[in-house]
Amino acid sequence: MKKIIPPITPLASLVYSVTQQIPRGRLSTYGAIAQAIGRPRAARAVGQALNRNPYWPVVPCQRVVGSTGQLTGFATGLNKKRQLLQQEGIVIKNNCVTDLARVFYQPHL
DNA sequence: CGTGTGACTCGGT
DNA sequence: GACCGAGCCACAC
Repeated sequence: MKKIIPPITPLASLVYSVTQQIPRGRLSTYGAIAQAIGRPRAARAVGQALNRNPYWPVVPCQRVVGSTGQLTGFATGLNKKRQLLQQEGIVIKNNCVTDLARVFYQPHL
C-alpha cells in the first residue's frame, strides 16, 4: 500500500518547527507563528501548513488558535481539538479559549 | 502566469 | 462584541 506523502514546503517546515516548541498547557496564534517564522502577514499560510501537517501529534497543532482565541479548523474535527486542549488544562467555551494568558506568543497584547 | 481558495488579521462602522 | 471589507501569503489547477 502506498503512503501519501504530502508535499512539505519550506514554509510549512518552519511552521512545524515553531509549533513543535509550544509547551504543554500553552497556546499560540497563527499570526504569532507567522511572525516567528519571519512572515508576520502569512497567518493564512500558517493555517494551510498546519492543515497539511503530516507530523501529528508530533506537531501540536491543537495548541494553535486564532488571535481572538477562536478554535478554528482542525481536519480531524474541531470537537477533537477542544477535547485535547481541555485535556491540557485549558478552559474552552463555545469553541473559544477563555484563557488567552496561556498564549505562548501574544501579538495582540 | 492568472485565478481561486483557505485552520488569518486588522480597521472601520 | 458582531458584521463587513480589504490586505496579505502560499499553494493547487
